[in-house]
Amino acid sequence: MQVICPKFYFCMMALKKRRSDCPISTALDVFGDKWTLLIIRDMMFKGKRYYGEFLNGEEKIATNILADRLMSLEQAEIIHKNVDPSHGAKFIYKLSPKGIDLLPMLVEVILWSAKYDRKTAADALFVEQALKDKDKLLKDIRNGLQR
Amino acid sequence: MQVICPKFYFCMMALKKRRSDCPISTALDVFGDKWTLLIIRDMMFKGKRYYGEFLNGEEKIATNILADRLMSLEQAEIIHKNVDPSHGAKFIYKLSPKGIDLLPMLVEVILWSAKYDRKTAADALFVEQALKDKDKLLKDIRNGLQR
DNA sequence: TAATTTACTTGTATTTTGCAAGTAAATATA
DNA sequence: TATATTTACTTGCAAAATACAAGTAAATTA
Repeated sequence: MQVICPKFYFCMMALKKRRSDCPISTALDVFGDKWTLLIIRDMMFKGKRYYGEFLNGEEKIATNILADRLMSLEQAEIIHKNVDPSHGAKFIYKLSPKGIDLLPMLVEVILWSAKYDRKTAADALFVEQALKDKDKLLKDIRNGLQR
Repeated sequence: MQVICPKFYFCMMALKKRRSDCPISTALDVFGDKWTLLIIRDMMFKGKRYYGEFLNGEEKIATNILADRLMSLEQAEIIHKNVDPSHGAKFIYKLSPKGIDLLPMLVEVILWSAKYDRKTAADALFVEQALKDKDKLLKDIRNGLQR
């Protein structure tokens, strides 16, 4: 999307009609594409925080798509963007509570792929723990994210 | 996608490179778009089974997109397509076990929207039950889907 | 002070999506 | 039996999104 004036971006977004009020539909309006959840995955499970880190993920997202998705994630308040205090040229992207709350969904996605995708790279120990005590796993990951 | 020869569609799909072996990435290769999960939602929670029913959902999917997504869902073995025994001109689409196993993920999506989307149409009773006894809710919905 | 790093923006080609219209087979109606 | 209707699509085209390459500006490092 071409943002002519950032100040009115929120306004534009507000006007951009949601397809319906269905909870699944409105969620897909935010992350229903091939890239958004991969950025969230990188923050959630791989500890990535910088633009360059996302850019160098193994799926090789294009730089303009990355910039677009980071902006829409920030707009949706799923992530927050701040100047890196120890390096003024860098921005740190981190999950908001709303973003962290996507964890249970992502865990279910992982479990589904682990069950049906023969070539999945899902971590066996992760899957085992999720099947044995999901609440504990979720809590452990959340604790790691707070910091 | 333009399918020149349906017999070789599977072959084409096999060649179509997955972006990575990450379980989230491969899942998004299948349902990472604005429409696929809405079709699954219609089958899962609204009991829809016919092409025309999906077409008339409130989000108004385009007919060519619907045809494309039904084909890719069938290819992914998330749904099965059969002639309607009581009406030879109609096809019945139904979820496979693999499709039904997307239920936990969809419930998490609903809960996330219910928590953060002020205008969500998520059913309050559904949300309440999911928060109180998720396993029971999942089991109940699965029972309703078996038949 | 110059080179490098970081986080982008811009331009363009390709692909996907959205919309309208058309079609073919099966079924329902006259 | 002939005609109309329903169902599940396909086709064509315009618009939007995506991918890729190149360029840029601010901050940092050498």
